[in-house]
Amino acid sequence: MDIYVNHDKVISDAVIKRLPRYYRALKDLEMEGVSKVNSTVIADMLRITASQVRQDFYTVGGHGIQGYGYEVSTLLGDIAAILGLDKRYDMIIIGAGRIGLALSAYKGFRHEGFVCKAVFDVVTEGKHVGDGQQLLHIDCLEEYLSHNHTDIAVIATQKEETHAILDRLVASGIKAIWNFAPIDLATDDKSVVIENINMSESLFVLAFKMNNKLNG
Amino acid sequence: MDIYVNHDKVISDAVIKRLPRYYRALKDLEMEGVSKVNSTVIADMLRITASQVRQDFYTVGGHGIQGYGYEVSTLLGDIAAILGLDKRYDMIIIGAGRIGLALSAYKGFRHEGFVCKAVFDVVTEGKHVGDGQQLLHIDCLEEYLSHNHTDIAVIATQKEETHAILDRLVASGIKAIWNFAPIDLATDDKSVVIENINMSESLFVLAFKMNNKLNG
DNA sequence: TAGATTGTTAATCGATTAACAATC
DNA sequence: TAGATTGTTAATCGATTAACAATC
Repeated sequence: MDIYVNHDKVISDAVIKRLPRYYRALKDLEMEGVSKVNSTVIADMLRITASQVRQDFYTVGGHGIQGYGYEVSTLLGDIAAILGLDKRYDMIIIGAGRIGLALSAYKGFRHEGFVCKAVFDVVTEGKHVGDGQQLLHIDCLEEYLSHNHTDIAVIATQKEETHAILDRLVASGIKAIWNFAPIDLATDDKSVVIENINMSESLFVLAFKMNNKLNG
Repeated sequence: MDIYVNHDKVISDAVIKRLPRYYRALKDLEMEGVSKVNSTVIADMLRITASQVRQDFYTVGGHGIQGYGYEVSTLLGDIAAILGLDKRYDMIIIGAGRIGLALSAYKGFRHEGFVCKAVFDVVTEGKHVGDGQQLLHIDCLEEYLSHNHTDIAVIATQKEETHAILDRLVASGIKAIWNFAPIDLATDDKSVVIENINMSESLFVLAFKMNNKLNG
C-alpha cells in the first residue's frame, strides 16, 4: 500500500476513502443552506462515529473551532483542496462502448472539474460524443497524447484489450488511470496511480450478502 | 456493520470483499488450464500475503489439501457456492439512461447468472433493450413486481428520484438493491441489502492520490 | 519417509473508539 | 463565566501477519 502525506502526517487508505464521503455530505449541507455543523451531525450522515470524524479531520489537518463546531463552507473548501477538487483535470476515455460513452456524456464529473476531451475506439462510425469532445481512432492515441495535456485516462475497454491499452498509456506518460474493465489493474511504475471500479465484484458481494443475511 | 456467518464463523466485511477477487483469480487460472494452485500463487495474483489467503479460506471453511495445495476446480466451485454464484438472479433496472441501458446490455453479468428482465423509466420512447427484456414505464413498477419474481433491483436513476424509488422498491418487497446513483443509500429495514457503486468517490480518490503521490 | 503446504493459533500491527484537556 | 465541542492522546478492538503443528 502506498503512503500519502499531508502536513507530515501519514494518511491511511481507510481515511482517504472517507474523504469523498465527507465532501459529499458537506455539499448536501451547503445545498440545504446549513452553515454550521458538528462532528455528531457529520457522523450520523455517514453512519460512522463522531470520534472517527474528529480523528479523520485531525489526520488531514484540523478545521474546526473548539466549543463551536465546523463552518460548512470552510470545511468543504478545505476537504475539496485536500482531494484536489479545486483543480481542473483533462480526461480521455479509451473505449466508445456503452460504458465509455455513458461516462463521456455524464455531466456530474465535469461539474467537479473532470473534463472529458476525447474518446478513443477502434470503431468510430455511428458513434457520437458531446460538444468539445473528439472521437478518435485508437491508432491516434499516442499522437493525441503527445500534443494534448491529459491528466487522467479512463479505461472502458473489453477485458482482452485492457493490458495492452494500459501499457500504451503508461508509455505515453499518463500518470492517473481510472479503470472500468473487469480486471484489477496495477503497474510497477510507482509514479502511476490507478483506481479500479469493479462492478461485478460489487454485484458478487451483494449476492453473498443476500444469501448470508442474518436477523432478516 | 452487519454480521454474516458460514459454518458458525463470523465473516468480516474485509474477507467478504476479497471473495470476488479470489473467484476471479481462480477463473483466470481455470481458463489458462491450471488445475493445481497454492496460497503463494493466489497471494501474488491478488497482491496480498499467502498467510491472508489461508486465513481467509480458513474463515469461510477450509478447501485445501495439506502438503499439496488447492485443486482449482474444487476451490472455484466452493467459492462460487459461498458467494451464491451457483444460483440465478432475476434483476430489474430502474432508469433507462445511458448507465441503465449500458448495464442492461452488458453480457458479463448474465454469464454469471444475473439476468436483467426489465428496465423502467419515465420515458420509454426511442429507447431499446435486449432480447428477453421488457422496457416499461416506471408507473408499472409495482404491477410488474407483484407478478414477476425479482431478486435484485438496480438503481440507475438521477440523484433526485433515487430515494423515492428506493422506498417503492422496499415497499414492494425487494430484498437486494444495487445502486449506481451518486448517493450512499441505506435502509433501516434489516432484511434489505444494498450495495452502492460510487463512481465519483472513486474518481475523487484518484484525484487525491495523483496530488499526494510520494516517491514518484 | 522426506518434503511440501495447509489449517490453526498466537503475535503484531493498524484502525477505531473512548476519554478528556484545551479552548472557543 | 459556563457550556459546548474540538483536538489529541490513550485504550480497545479487529484485521493482518507470523509461526508451526498437522498431515497429505
